[in-house]
Amino acid sequence: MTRNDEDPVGAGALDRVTWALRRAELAVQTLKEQRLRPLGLAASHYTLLISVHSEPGLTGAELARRLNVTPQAVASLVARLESRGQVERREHPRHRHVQELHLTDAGRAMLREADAVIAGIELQITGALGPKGSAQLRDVLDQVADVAREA
Amino acid sequence: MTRNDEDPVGAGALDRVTWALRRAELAVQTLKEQRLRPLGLAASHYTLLISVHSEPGLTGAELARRLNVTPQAVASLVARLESRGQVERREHPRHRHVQELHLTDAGRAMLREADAVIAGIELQITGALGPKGSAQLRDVLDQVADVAREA
DNA sequence: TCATGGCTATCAAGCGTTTGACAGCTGACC
DNA sequence: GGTCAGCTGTCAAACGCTTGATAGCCATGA
Repeated sequence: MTRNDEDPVGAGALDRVTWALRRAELAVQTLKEQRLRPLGLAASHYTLLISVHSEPGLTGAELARRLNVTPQAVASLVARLESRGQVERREHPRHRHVQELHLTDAGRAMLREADAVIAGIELQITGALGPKGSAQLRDVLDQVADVAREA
Repeated sequence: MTRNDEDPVGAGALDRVTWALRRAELAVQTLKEQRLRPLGLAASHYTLLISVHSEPGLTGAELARRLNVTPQAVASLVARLESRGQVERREHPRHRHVQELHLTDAGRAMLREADAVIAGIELQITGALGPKGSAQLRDVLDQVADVAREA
């Protein structure tokens, strides 16, 4: 009674790839949030820290594009992390009122801890999938992202 | 300069499976939102409609657990869809102040349209991956979700 | 030289969600 | 029969993000 074969609506909707994708991402994100909480860090904070770490000197607007959020959202996160002394805003050499983002020593230390947590989660997943399966999954996911983006 | 091989923090962080998962899910979700907008429907609305369709008589609290959100969020969505006449709240036979959720005819019609859109997106992805690759991806994603959930 | 376009950051308002707390009802255990 | 745990739904407040609009600065071209 939970399935109506005469009605094409939702036929196999729960078996769709996009549905499985949503469930997996949600579960992983929830796990990250749980494990990061003891450090006093939200997943979005970690994302910002590692983004700034991998591309120092990023501006707020550019970072917003990387993370697919609005500049205001980034500004809000930066303000919080700055008040904790984990991120600092420096003046851009050319554009005066543009601010480059950099990690402080405290920020790097925090990132080190947080990244260990995330790496642990990654290890759990890759451990279950095997190195070959993991690499394959990564490639397929990138393919999915490309298809969705240019569709 | 964007990569510091001496510092283990974030080594290959951008190549992680969980990162690729996030990117893919974000791209797909964004695409859904774009394609659903012309119908005047948000992705969360569609999710609620198809959930109620596949399991009629669901209560708000139970639906909240299915979707990994709070009961208030569900109540908010239901209130909106109810005001549009797409969902109705019936009294539970046993528990009087518990409400079962059901789709109206208008709701089913809307779902039919929306589901065609989603099915189209699914087809684009499975088309790029092939039937075998799609099924395989689905299985691996479910495996990832399981690992993350019971970790 | 000056004007225009494009980028930056920021303010204000609105929406949706979560968190915390509450009251009502049912079912099971004592 | 009475009590307590567990569920339901709802209210109030706080948080985070988006949308819309504004101001400042640099670069290109007339």
